[in-house]
Amino acid sequence: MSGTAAGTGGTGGGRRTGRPRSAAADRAILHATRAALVDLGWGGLTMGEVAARAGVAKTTVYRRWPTKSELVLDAVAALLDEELELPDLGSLRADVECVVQRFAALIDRPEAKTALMAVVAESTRDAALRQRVRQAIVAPQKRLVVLGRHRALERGELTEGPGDPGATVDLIFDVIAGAVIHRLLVSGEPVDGEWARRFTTVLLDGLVATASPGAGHRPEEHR
Amino acid sequence: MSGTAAGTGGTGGGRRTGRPRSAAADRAILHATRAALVDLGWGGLTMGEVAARAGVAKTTVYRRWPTKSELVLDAVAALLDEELELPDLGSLRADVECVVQRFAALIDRPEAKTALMAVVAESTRDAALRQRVRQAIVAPQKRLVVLGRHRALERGELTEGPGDPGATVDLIFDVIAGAVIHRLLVSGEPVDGEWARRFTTVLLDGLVATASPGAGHRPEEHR
Amino acid sequence: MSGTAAGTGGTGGGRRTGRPRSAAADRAILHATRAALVDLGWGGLTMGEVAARAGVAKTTVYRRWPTKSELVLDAVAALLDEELELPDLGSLRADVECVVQRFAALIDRPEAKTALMAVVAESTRDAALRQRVRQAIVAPQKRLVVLGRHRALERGELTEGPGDPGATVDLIFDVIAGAVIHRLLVSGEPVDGEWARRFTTVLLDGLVATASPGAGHRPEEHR
Amino acid sequence: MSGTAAGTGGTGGGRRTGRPRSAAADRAILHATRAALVDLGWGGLTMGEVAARAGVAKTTVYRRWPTKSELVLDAVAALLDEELELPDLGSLRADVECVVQRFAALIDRPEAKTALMAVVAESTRDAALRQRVRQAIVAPQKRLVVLGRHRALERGELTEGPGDPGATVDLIFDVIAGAVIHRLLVSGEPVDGEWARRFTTVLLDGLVATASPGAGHRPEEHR
DNA sequence: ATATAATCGAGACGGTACGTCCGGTCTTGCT
DNA sequence: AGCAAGACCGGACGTACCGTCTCGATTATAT
Repeated sequence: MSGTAAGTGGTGGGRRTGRPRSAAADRAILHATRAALVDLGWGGLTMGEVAARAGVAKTTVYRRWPTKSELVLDAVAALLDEELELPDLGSLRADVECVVQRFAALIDRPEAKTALMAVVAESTRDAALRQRVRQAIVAPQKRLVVLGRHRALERGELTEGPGDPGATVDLIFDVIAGAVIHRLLVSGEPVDGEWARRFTTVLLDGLVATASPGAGHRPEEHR
Repeated sequence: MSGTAAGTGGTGGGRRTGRPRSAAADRAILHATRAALVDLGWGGLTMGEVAARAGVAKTTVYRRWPTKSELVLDAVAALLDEELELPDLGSLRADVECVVQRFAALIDRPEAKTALMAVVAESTRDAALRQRVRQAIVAPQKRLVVLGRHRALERGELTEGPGDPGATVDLIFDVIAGAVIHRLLVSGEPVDGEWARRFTTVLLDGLVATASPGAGHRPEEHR
Repeated sequence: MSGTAAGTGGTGGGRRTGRPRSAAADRAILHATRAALVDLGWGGLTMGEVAARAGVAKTTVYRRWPTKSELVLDAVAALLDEELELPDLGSLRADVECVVQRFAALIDRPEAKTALMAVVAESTRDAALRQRVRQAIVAPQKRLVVLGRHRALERGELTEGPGDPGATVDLIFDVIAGAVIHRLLVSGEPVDGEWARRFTTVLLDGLVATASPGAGHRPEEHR
Repeated sequence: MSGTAAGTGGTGGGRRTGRPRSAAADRAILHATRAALVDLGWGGLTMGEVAARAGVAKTTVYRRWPTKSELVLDAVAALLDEELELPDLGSLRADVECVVQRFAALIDRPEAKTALMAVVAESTRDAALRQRVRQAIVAPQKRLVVLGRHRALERGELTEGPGDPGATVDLIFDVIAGAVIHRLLVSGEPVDGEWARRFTTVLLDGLVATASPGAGHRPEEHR
């Protein structure tokens, strides 16, 4: 669970009496939100439409999520919230390729694509929303990078290196996530095995080694 | 000139009768759009508001740009349309760092940030818009990568390498642009000299060399 | 009460859930409509203007009256809806003169004049509207004719005569109302006591008797 | 010809030079106006629509008729402008019945109905328009009454009677025209031979004679 | 058992913006 | 000059959602 502030239970600690909020409504609303996003896109999504699809009154939606951004954020977060396992494939190269493909698969779903970018766009003007995006979406994904790096360090494929380890992880995540997102959403090209392999090579070995004399074979040496 | 389909003259070759469209109106509208974007953001941007700021009737805006997306796209494209010069700094490393910083400076302006992401979000549901985004915004930037690579090849810092050169340029652009965008808009951290240097190192030398024993000095060897 | 279909409560018997419609809004809207009609005329009357004057949202007006015609109809009907009493003046001649003057006074008000004709004009293309005009405006006035005729029959000034009594009442009403309306709105002349007297003479005694040898004195005989 | 101010020739005396106005355009515009009135009604009638139907530019319409009212007025006047002949049927009664039926036939055409009432409605707020309505539409019709009266005087069916003859004609016309219009447009019933006969009886003989003991035979005495 | 209290559905409410249409005016180039 | 074409400003159109509110009707827990 991404455990956001909204949702069943409302104000949290307080209330003891009265009719409790329906957990079924929560689920129906989030589900309806994702479905509506696919059909209508961010701009076409309305609170009223969500309520109608969820078979719920508009007030019931507003009681839980005061804004469209927060609603969509939670709807998408729930989507990315599956257990993020990273199978140990034995080598840093294989692990990276796997992360790339998984992340691409995650993003490249109709209900995630639009929603993610729209929430990011919205977050450029709303600090609180930006904070929640990082917490609910970015952080969980970043754990995969931390995990992969940890394994590589244990295997001896990488060393601690100089400087702040956190900054290094951040950098790597920016590169991986950024490249995948840009490829998919801006360039509009698929992230297939071929691209994942070539990207991984550049990331691990660098542009110089990759596109230099004798570079073509280097990748094979690692297999 | 980004020379998009919209704007004065309409369909281009065609019309020769009737009162011609005012070129001044075009300029006023695009300027008003950028100003309104900064003040109000994508969601708050209104065709009516743009018209009012431009001192123009709403119909005059709609006659030229039928949708908000197209209007904003052209407004932003005009913004990114300054002559993109890449000074020859003597080394691939310096050139890359320069491109990174320039691109970051371009993106990290209030009128560009929100608009870009919103247009990208919108383009996930509109193939025609996606096409125009690539044409008007992505393609010009990509030329810098082509130019830098050309210089590096001449200097002997890179070789042609195997495979399609176009694919290679695409990959590199996805990595650079993606990382910068992700850093700025998702991670919400600044792209300063320090980050640009570290990113460039990873890109050129690879993660393994960078974060391995003795990696810290490698960059110096290239200078 | 003319009790038209529109107004508070909607379809009448039906709805029992949701927030009930405000009766105050109904009154404010109808009042604003009449006021706006006087100031702006039919052509200048705007749903938005009515809403603004009534201190009400445009949607609140549309929710009750979907078209300008229906709104104006109800506004005018309410105006003509005062209790229509016909004092017994003792003779058919006096009664007719009274009805003529009353009807003229009713029509010859700024808020009624334009509205009535405009609604009639509109009704030439809209059967449903025509039906409502007859129900809400014509029928009540016609009762005066029925009443006057009834008294004259009791006094022995008239007899049942041949043919359908309904058709006779209709004919008389067409003559009285038509003449008054035509005098006021088309000829543009006032309906004063003099005219009412002369019209009544023609109606009761006929053109031949009125404009024939010795006709000039006949009216006096009835006084 | 109803000879209104508008139409070909424009400012009247003045202009000598330049391209003369096209008479064909005048005809096309008036014809298009009538056609559009039938199809769309007063409210739906548009200067632009008229221009389009007439195959003429909007400016060409405005150059001749500055307002919708004046355009429609002329279009309708042209319609009622046929030579108004009143065949001498030998008796006042037959003449009146004939006038009633003719007038009803004139009014009861789709292109005349709506237009007439709409112009009248508009004229309640526009003195100049009211003046032109009387000149172009009312006056010609009134001549029939004058003519019929003249014949009846010659035949000895009527005498000059007391008072102003003009006022008498006005009164008679208000009664005839008003009754027919009211019957057709407000009551929504047809003006057939039966109604014309009954109306004529009331008009000539009066209500008292018509609906009194022995009244039923009176009409026959005049035949 | 019965209050108490919050939730639920429904839908009206005051607003704001939408994208379209028309009214009238004005350029522009052709006749 | 007139004319066709069509852009221009302004303003109303009727609709859609917004987020809030008032209802009556349900459910829970807390007496």
